[in-house]
Amino acid sequence: MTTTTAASRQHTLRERNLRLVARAVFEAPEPPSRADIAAATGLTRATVSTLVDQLVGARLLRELPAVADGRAGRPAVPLVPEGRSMLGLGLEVNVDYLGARAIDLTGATVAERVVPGTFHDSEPAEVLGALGRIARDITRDTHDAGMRLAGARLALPGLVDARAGVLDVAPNLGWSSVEPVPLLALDGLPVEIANEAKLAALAELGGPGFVSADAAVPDSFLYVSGDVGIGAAIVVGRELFLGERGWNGEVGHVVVDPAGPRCSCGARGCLEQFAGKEALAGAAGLPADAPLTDLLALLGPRHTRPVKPLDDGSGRPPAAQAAADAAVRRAGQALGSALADFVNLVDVHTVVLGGIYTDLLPWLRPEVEGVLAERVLAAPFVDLEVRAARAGAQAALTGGAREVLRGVLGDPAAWV
Amino acid sequence: MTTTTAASRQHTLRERNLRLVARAVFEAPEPPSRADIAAATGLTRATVSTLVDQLVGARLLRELPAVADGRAGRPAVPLVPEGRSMLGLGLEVNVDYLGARAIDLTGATVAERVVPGTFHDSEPAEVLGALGRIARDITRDTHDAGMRLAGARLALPGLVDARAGVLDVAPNLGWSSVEPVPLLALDGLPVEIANEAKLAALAELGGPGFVSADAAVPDSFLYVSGDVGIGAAIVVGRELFLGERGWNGEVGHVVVDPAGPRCSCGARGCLEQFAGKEALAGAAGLPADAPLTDLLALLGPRHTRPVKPLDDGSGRPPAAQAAADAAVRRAGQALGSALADFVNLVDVHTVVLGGIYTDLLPWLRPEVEGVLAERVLAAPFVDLEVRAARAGAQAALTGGAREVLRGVLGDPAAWV
DNA sequence: CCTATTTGTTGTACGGATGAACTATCCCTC
DNA sequence: GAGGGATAGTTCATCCGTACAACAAATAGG
Repeated sequence: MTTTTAASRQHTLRERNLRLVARAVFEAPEPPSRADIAAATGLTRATVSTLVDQLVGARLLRELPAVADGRAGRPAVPLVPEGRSMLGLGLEVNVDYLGARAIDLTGATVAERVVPGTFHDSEPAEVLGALGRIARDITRDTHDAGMRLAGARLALPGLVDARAGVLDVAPNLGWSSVEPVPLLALDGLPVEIANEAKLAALAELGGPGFVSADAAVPDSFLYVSGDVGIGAAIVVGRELFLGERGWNGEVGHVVVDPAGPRCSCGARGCLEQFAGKEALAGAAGLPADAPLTDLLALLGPRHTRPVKPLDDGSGRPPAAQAAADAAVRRAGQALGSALADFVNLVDVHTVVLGGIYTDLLPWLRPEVEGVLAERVLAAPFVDLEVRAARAGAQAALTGGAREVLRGVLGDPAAWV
Repeated sequence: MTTTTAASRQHTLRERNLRLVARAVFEAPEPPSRADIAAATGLTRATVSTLVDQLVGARLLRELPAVADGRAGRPAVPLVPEGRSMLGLGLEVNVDYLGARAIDLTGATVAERVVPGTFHDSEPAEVLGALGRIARDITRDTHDAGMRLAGARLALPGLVDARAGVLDVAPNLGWSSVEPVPLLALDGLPVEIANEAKLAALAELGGPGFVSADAAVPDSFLYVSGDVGIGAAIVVGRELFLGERGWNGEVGHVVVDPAGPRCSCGARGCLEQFAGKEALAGAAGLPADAPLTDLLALLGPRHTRPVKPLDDGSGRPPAAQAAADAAVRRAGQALGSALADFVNLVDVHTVVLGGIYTDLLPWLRPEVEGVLAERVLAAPFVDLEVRAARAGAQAALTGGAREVLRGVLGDPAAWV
C-alpha cells in the first residue's frame, strides 16, 4: 500500500499499464483476448490494443489464431506468453552439484546442465569459474537461437547479503566473505545472488506470475528444507519475506529442548540436533553421512508403520527398524515444535517440506501435525496444512530462473 | 516491488505525486520549500507548486512566513504539516481502561479521554457502547472546532481478524466472536479494528510518516509487550508485517523448555509460564495479581543488582529479594531464548520491549542479551539491540491514531 | 442478405507533467 | 543606491498517454 515511489510522469502510466496487461495474460486461466484484458483491468479496449501490440512486438506475448467459439460477433484473438523468446537463468552451487537452468515465459526449460561433484571445502574461484563456463555456453546457445536472457540468479547454501552481493559464510562449502558474481565472469548479464532455500521456495509457486494450473498452490506458505542444516523461507502473497537482510528462516536453530545436545552453532537443543540429516542418521544407528535411501530402507515401505517392529520377512533387523522409527518419531516431534513456533510467530498456515523431509513426510506427518495442533494458538481458527514440496530436483535452479522472469513481468517496459 | 495494481489513468499520476509531495514534507528534517521538494522528488518546480497548492487548500499543509536565511535569492516559503485540521482517532478497550485519543498531523494530541475500569469478563455491547459515546463526544467537539476526523482504529487485546472486522477471541476480556464496529455506533466514521500490540508497536515509529526528531527510532524492529500474556508485532521498513491474518507475534507461546510447566494454552513450557506477569509474580513469591510496583520494590533501586542479596537497610527481607531476583533472572533467560528464536526466524535485529518489560529491562537486560548473543546465528554479523519502548501510556491509542493519519498521507488525493 | 453482436482500430479530446521564459525578492558589490 | 547575480515561485506552449466515440471486421442467426 505504501511503497516508496519516485516521481510519476507520463511514461510511468505506460509502464504500470504494460505490467498490468502482461500480468493479466500470465495470470488468466485461459488465453484472454484484448477485450477480455480490457474487462479484467478496467482499461479501454483502445488502450489495451496499443499495449498488447507493444508486448507482442517485444516478443513477450504471442497471438494465437483467432477461433470462432460459436457465439455471435467477431472471433477473439487469444493471447499467450511467447515461448523460446525471453529467458531467465537459474544458477546454483551446492554441496554435491553445480547447475544452470534456463526457463522461458511459458515455464518450459530451454537449457539445463547439472554437474554432480563434491564441493565440500572447495575453492570459490575454481568452482564459480566452472559454473561461469557452463552459463556462458548456455548464453551463447540460446542467443544463437534468437532468445534473450533477461538475467540470472545464483543460489548459494549460506548467509547471503543480496544487496551487497556478498556470500558472508557457507559452512558446508567452506566459503566465507566471497563476492561470487565477478568470479562467474558473465559480462553484460545482470546476476544477483540469493540463499538456496529462498529460491527453492519460489519454485513452489506456479511460475513467473502464473496462477498454476494446479490450483492447490497457496499464495502464502513456509518452506522448510531439511538437509544437514535446516533452512526456511517465508512466502506471503506470492512474495518472499526477507526481514532486514534475508537472513531469516533459521529454523534449524530454534530451541527445541534447552537440555538437548550441543549444536555446531554453540547453543544447546537446536532443532538441527534432532531433525538434521546427520543427527537423524546418527540416532537411527547409521553413519552420519549415510544417504537418505539407507534410512528410508530401514523404515520399510511407505505409508505403513508397523505398530510393533516385528520381523516382516524383509530382512531388515527389527532392532534397527525400531531405532530408525524412534529417531524419525523424535525428529517429527522436534520439527513440530519448531514449526509451531514458526507459525505462532509469523502467522502463515501452510508448511511445505523440502529436502529430505519431502521423502520422510509420510513418517513425520503424525508427530508434526500432532504437535502443531497442540501448540499453534490459531489452530482452532485456521486450517493448518503440511505438505511435501513438489518442485522436484534442484528446485533452486527453477526458482531462480522464474524469479528473473518475474522481474521481467514486473517491468515489461524495459523490454519493449 | 510487485504490488497489485489497478488501471492507471491521468488522475493516477496526480494521486501518486500528491502522495510523494506530502511525504516529502512530512519526512523532511526541516520544513522544505517548494524548490526543496522539487529537488527531493525529481518533479519540476512547476508541478510541485500546483500540487502544494492543492495540499494547502485541503489544509493538509501550511505555509510558514517566508524567511530570509542569509543566502542570496528570493526567500523560500517553508511548508509544514497543518495542525488542528485533519485528525486520526485511536480507540482502545483493554482490561483496565477504555480510551480515545485524537491526534493531528503535527503529532499533537488534540483530544483525549481515558477511563480506568475493570473489564475482565465484561459485556461487549455495554463496554463498546460506552466507548462509542466517548468517541462521539470527541467527534462533535473536534468538528465544532473546524477539524476533520479521517477515521478511527480500535485496539483490542486478542485475536483480531482485521479484514472481517471480527474479534475472534479476547481471553482477558472474556469476549469471543464479537463484531465491535457496529456496537460503537459511529455513523459515517470509517473504523477498523486491530490487535493492541500491533498498534502499540506503530506508536514507536516517529509519527504519521515523520522521521522522528529522535533519530534513533529504527525502521525495523520487533515489538514485544509483556503483561499477563505476551504479544508482539513485527515492523519492517516502517510497515507492520501481519502474515496471513495478523495473528503473528505470539511469542508468549514459543517453546522455552518442553519440560516446563503447563500453560493455559494447553501446551508445556511456553514463554508465558516463565516471563508472563502472573508467572513472574508467582515465582517472586507475590500474589499473581500483584501490581508491577510490588515486584520493582522487591528488586530494589534500579540499575543496581547486588551480587549477594544482603540486607541493605531498606527493610526488604533478603530472602524475598533473592526470590524476586532469581525470578527475574529466570524470566530474562526464557525471554532471551524466545527472542532468539524470533530473531532467527524473521531476521529483524532490534527488539523493543513494552508493557511490564519496559520497567523491568534494567534487570532483564543481562540475561536477555547474553542468550541472544549465544543463540542468534547472525549475531557475529549484525548489531543486536534491545531497548525499552518509549511511546508511553496507552501506546495503542497513539499508534491507532497515527495509523489513520498514515492512511491520509497514503492517499492525500482523497482529501483535496 | 440483413441484422445483431462482439472484437479490434482510428480519430479527437482532455488531463497532467515538462521545460523555458518570466516575475519576485533577496544578497553583494561598486 | 543602483545594478548584477542568485534563488523561489508562476505562467504558458508542448508533449504524452488514456478516454470516448465512431467505425471497420468478422461471426451467428433468421
